[in-house]
Amino acid sequence: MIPQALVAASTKPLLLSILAKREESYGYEIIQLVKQFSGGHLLWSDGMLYPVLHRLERQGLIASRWGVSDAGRRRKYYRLQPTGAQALEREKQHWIQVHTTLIELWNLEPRLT
Amino acid sequence: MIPQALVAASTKPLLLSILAKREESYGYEIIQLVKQFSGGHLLWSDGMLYPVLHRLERQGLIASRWGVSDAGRRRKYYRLQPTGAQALEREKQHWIQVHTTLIELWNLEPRLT
DNA sequence: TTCCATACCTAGCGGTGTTATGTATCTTTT
DNA sequence: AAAAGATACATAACACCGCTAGGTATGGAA
Repeated sequence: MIPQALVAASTKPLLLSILAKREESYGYEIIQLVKQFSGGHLLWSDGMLYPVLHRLERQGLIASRWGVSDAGRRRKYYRLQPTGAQALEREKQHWIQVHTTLIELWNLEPRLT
Repeated sequence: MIPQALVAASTKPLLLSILAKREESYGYEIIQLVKQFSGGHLLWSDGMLYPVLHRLERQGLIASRWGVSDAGRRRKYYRLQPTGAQALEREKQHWIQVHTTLIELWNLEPRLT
């Protein structure tokens, strides 16, 4: 089980990254995508994700629209906004900064950038 | 300014890593070491660090002893315990798992291990 | 008809950093 | 000698955020 603090730290960059890749997605799909991209290590709960989506939308980083699936289910599609793309770049930089520090302490090769 | 969640996620692994490297250290020095290792990106406050040290000691991951510096100041030296070394290994694995996921989403080369 | 997957939402709780404040001593500056 | 800064520890109120649990609704499969 991945520590809560690490989940918290990766939630925003992961979510923004996925929307940057997919142009548009919705809650239920995002949960599955995170599971796939993480190789099953990250299992997001919907109770965690939806408040995050609402928060990021309130902050203007993402935008939503209601839609309907082929099966007739209502879905809320989210799309990355320009502000969100900028926020993602900052998140990347911060992550790399911390990661580089850890790699140095762990004596691993910092050849990631 | 690095996001609070990222600071929270890296605090424990950073602290354990430093104690794994130095064998023994104390609060004030740890703050300086983190600043150095991070290239000035991570600036820990003492109000954040001391509760963390107490918590990790309460969990048995580190142990402390009171000592005195050459200048005559009292210091509380901390040392990594076997349990703490194990915890550090788990932290490393979890970090790598999340990092690998992000790298993949960012289309960066995952040649970090 | 029953069950599972899909699809959204909210509330209370616990963990963790931030900010502010307090105490004490040694060193440097004025 | 006094003031200021660095050293060195500690705690408390506050805010943020995921976790757990619970709620609502519908389509497809057994």
